[in-house]
Amino acid sequence: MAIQNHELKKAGLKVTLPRVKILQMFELTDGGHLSAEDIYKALQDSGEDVGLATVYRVLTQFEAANLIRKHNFDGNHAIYELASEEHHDHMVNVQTGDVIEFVDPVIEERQHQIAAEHGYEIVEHSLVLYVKAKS
Amino acid sequence: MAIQNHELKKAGLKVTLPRVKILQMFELTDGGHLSAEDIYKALQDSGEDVGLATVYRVLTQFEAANLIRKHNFDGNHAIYELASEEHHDHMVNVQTGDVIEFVDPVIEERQHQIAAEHGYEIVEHSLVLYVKAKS
DNA sequence: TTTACTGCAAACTGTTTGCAGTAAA
DNA sequence: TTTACTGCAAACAGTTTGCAGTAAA
Repeated sequence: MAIQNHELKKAGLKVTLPRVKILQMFELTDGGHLSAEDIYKALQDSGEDVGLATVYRVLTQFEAANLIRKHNFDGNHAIYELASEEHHDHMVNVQTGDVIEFVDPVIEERQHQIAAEHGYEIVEHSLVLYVKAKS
Repeated sequence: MAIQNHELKKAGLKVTLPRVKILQMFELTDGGHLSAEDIYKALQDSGEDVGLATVYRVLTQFEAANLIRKHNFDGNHAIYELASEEHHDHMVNVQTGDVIEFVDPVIEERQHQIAAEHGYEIVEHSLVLYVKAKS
């Protein structure tokens, strides 16, 4: 039994084909930034008969279980990625759609300072750089 | 004739009631961060008979004319604000929905450096801190 | 055998579009 | 008078939900 199955059980989820396949997909996909449609189509292509509604349900459950995280890089559709322990931000190549991850301690630090200066504490944050190849 | 009318004409847009009212609304609303629904409802409340589709069309045109900017703070609905000359980022109070603007030169600087380090240049960026009152 | 999970189709939300009528220039 | 603009209703994309059947435990 693979590692993923433990994760599913730990989250109180039955080990079913759609869940295992979707979890694998995040691990095997280069970059690991996928939309519900991406996953649905890939499952279809590999001959699995999984409904789009199930994909959405599984993604929602995975997110609730902190297995994955959800991002809204544009207003149209959500992108999911495996929840890594360490936080990171994203760069989206607007020409190719590629997503690059990065972390910058200086920025992280400043963010907390700024929130504090206004009397707040950060619950969460989202930093996305939309970039293109240098011209 | 008010200032706004010049702005509309400059953008090649006829000076119509919906457009004037909506532009005013951004200027008069405290904070000036509004969704299409916000605007639609406020117009209704003030007795103006403007359709929701028109609100969306006007917002799209205003954005194209660089009069306003569009943000996706959550995945559900877009928020618009008057386009100020100087760029700024946003803090969203998750408890109240309030939007606070801020600028930080250190963060701005680091962002460009990071993009450059990866061989990119920044087209645009989005930084949102989701905050709550300090506990 | 029990209960969670699934696929399907229908519902929903935010947004866009076609069209015939209306108003700005 | 010409042409852009508007309201309405219908269409759309992404996502969610009710339900009867299916499979994991």
